[in-house]
Amino acid sequence: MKENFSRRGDRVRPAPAQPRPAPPEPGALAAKVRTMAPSMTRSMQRVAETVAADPAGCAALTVTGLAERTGTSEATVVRTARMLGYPGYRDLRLALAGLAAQQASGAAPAITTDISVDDPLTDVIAKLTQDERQTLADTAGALDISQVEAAVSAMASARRIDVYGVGASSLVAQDLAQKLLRIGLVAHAHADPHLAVTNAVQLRAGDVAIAITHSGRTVDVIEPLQAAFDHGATTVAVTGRPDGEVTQYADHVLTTSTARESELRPAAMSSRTSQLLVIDCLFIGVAQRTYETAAPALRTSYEALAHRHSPRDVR
Amino acid sequence: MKENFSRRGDRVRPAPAQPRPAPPEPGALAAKVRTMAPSMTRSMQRVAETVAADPAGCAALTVTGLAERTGTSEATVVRTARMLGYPGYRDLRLALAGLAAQQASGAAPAITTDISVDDPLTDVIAKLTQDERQTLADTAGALDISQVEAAVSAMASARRIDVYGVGASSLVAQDLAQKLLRIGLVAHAHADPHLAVTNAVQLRAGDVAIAITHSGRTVDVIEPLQAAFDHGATTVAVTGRPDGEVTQYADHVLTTSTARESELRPAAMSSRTSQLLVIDCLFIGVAQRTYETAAPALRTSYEALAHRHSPRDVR
DNA sequence: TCACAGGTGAAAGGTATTTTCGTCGCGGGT
DNA sequence: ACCCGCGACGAAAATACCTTTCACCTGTGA
Repeated sequence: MKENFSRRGDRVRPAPAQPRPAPPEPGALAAKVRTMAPSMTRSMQRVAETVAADPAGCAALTVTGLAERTGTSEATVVRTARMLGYPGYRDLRLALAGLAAQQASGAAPAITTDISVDDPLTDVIAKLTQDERQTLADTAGALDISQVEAAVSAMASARRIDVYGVGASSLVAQDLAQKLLRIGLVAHAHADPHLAVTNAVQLRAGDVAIAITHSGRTVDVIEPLQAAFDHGATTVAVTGRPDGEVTQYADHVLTTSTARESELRPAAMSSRTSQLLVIDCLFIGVAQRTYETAAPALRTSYEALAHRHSPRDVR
Repeated sequence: MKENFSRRGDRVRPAPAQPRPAPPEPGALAAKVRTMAPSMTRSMQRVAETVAADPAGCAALTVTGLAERTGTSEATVVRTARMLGYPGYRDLRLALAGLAAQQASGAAPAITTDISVDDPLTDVIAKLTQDERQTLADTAGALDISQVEAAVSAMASARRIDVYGVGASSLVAQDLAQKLLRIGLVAHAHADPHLAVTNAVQLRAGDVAIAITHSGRTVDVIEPLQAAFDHGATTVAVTGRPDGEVTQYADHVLTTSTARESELRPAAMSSRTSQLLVIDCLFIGVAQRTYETAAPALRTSYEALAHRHSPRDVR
């Protein structure tokens, strides 16, 4: 299926790129709901929320029952189940039963209230920690291993890797580029959209472009990715919206998790945690596959930094 | 049939005494099978045993499927489900799914080893996630609230905040500065040690300088902090070594946690996670204390970014 | 205001589950 | 040995449940 007639910029992402979009596991359901909710219609959101709020109760209901309880129709319930990655309601129900059993036995119901203005610092720390830990678990649970695998393979053998990210994501992009540089790969992070595009058009088949955007519709990041895509590079999207515009130009999509946010807890926080986990996975994967060169490179760069530390207390 | 002549000892237990004969719990299924097995017919025993041996597998089967797998009929399967205390097969199946999820999650905690070169990607993700979660818990547990409190107070009323970090820590420094800017504070991140020092000497009492260094002995970060300290600014150190040199010039010390590291997992990874949690706590704390100005500022900056996203799908 | 796109639910269409009912095998009595 | 009755068992009918289709309706942009 590789039709590398790179003559025109009209390369299109192959439609059946998601034969098995999501292996539906029970644990990460709440996360999935949060990830997909924005791209759902109102009725479907109602269903999804009901289901996430009371898995045990909903597992006991039939399609009709759940439709009634949410004030919607059976069709909508089935549609929601599909959106969450299950073949139909029956399977969602099974997963729900699993989830219910898990949280029944797994003690901690993990109820996190939102952070409010007058929370004492102790609570802030506790809630923040709890949330970030949850985000990590969710992200790991929702990660599509085959996509990671594919991205890692492409990166490991890439001539050059470009990473795009603006705003908070730019820090993540830089982090990834820094790490890749340290194991001897050619990687650049671009935060300036103009420079990003001008660099992107230099890419060709065998190169890799990675876009990092939580919303999935940050134009400053989509444009360079599209340019890279059109020029035949392998493209990867790290995004919280697997249905976002950015994925149109991505050969591989890595979904980051979305945590509930509030006024005091801006989007940047949990999405950043999620993104960092994903890029760390990419990094380790690449390091494994290029171990021959990566290991000595890591050692060298470590030693190069040693003299920048004050000499004493070298334990 | 003789009805209610209760005078003799032949009183009969009222028939509807067991409207709910058995509350079907998921966990005790195996036990229930053993209890009931003797009073079952051969075919039913086959079904019960199959079910107890492989809950996960059976949960995926329909009545017909399970009947086939056990070499029996659908009716027998349903009868078995009844015998085990469920209203029908559907409910048994639900319980099975729950049981499967339970024992799946119970079997999980087998990840303590280090990441090695030949770990499959699945393990890498699991280990990485586990480690980062542990790091978060450790950091939160080790954080000295009074120090956080003090740092937050100083920051909230600061005329200006400078943040120093080089290498991986520079990204953390930038993250903090970015966030503080978004709530209307005057904050700068310095990665260039020369510029950092030249800026540090401009600070005075009422200003805040924050140094971020995992090792606690990164000279490029210590020098500007010392300069700020000498000029009367309030200084904060975010470090993994509370006994490190950097703390000599720090009014407040926030300790980050250190996870075990290995060749494939460079220091930057878990220390970064830890540092980010700490600065997030600082940020939220400051945002709370400056809520009057922070809230509208956050809203404004959010709106300012809206047009940088592609317009569609604004739900 | 109109045309249109897309969400939504009623009802038709299938599939899975439950019930019914007749057969068959087994043990005990004649 | 044969017959009788009891209960296990499964095929198929009956039902409940799930899925799909399609027309309506609502909100949106010209």
